[in-house]
Amino acid sequence: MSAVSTPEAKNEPSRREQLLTIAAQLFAEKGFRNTTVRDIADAAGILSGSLYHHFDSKESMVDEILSTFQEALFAQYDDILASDDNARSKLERAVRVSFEAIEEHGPEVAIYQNDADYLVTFERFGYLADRNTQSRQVWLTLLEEGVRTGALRPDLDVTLTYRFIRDTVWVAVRWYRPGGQHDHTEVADQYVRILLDGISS
Amino acid sequence: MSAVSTPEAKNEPSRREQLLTIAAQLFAEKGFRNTTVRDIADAAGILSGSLYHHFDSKESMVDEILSTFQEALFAQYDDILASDDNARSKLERAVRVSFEAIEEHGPEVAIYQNDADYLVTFERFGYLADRNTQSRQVWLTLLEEGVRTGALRPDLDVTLTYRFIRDTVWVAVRWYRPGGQHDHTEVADQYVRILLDGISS
DNA sequence: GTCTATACCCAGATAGAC
DNA sequence: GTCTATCTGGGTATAGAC
Repeated sequence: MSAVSTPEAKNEPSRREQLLTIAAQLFAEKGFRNTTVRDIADAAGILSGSLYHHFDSKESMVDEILSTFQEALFAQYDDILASDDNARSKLERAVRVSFEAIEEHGPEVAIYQNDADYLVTFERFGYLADRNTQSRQVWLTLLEEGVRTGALRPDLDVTLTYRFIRDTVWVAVRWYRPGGQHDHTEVADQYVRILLDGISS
Repeated sequence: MSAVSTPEAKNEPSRREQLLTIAAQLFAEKGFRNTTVRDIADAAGILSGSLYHHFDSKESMVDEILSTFQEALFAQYDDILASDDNARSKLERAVRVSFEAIEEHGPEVAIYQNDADYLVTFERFGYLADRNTQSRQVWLTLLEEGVRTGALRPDLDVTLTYRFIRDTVWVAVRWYRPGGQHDHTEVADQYVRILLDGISS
């Protein structure tokens, strides 16, 4: 009964966290709506009813998964915006942070990419729309600063560019696999190079 | 009873085609698995049982939608590969053809993007995996020709570049809306420009 | 070509025993 | 913290009347 024997004190994930990790993998693989509570319970080696001892619904599970992840991610963006690097460096850092998120939180990124449109239709997931707006602001700020300071082409359509960056960065979660041929820093390097300098000779 | 009075002879879509158009829109919006046959029937103004007079399953519907679309798309890629344009032009044309497909066959592209991973797990959709390989070949051929002829950077990682192009082009189906601020040719122009020359000044 | 009626399955969730 | 047992709703698909 000593505090030292609790999972947290031993730096082990709590049962709750274990279940969320399992659920996140399944949601990412099969989609939120196509993952059943029985799928999650099976993967955890328990019965579906037992899940409801830990969470009051499937929605609560995905909610906790996404909100926890986004809090950490946006803290990193805020750091970048607040830094006094030049525009090009900030843009590079933002790209790198995103690829790092894919490396370290692949399931969370995949769930957001695949299921946010659906989840946003429920009130409790309204924060996903807010985060979306916030993300747009981050990238637009960086791009506009780049144009203003002369680091980026003056004729750049920042809105369209924002979409291209956002899409290409996050959609990499579909093919990027940790431990594969390229690690996430290499992928980020290559992407930054294409984005800034293009592919032509 | 004269042939002239059939829908096809009047260039009107047959009932079957009408139903496929309705289904494609719903599949694209909500995903294949999350669209019910009742959704489709409701949108068509009939009851779900009546759909089975036209199609023997929901799978048959999406099968017909995807295979028809892909046949037309890959015929265009074949044209490009067979042409004697230079490497840069071919690459540009391939990008343009893809954005045009998003303009004219948005639902089909969206279904492929969202549901192909799931559908390929069934034998009858094995052709989707073949088309995927074929598409990869098209882009790799174009990129390798570009590097070989000196149009593209000699140090280019063509595999990674292929993924970036594929992802960014097709994921545009998530935000591109016909009749919006930019038409598909403008989007293609901007994308080609970023891809080839980058965004830096 | 559409409707009525229905079979059958599997989803999310709950109550209470252990 | 997990299990047993079960409710309720909604999914695909079918048979046969109109």
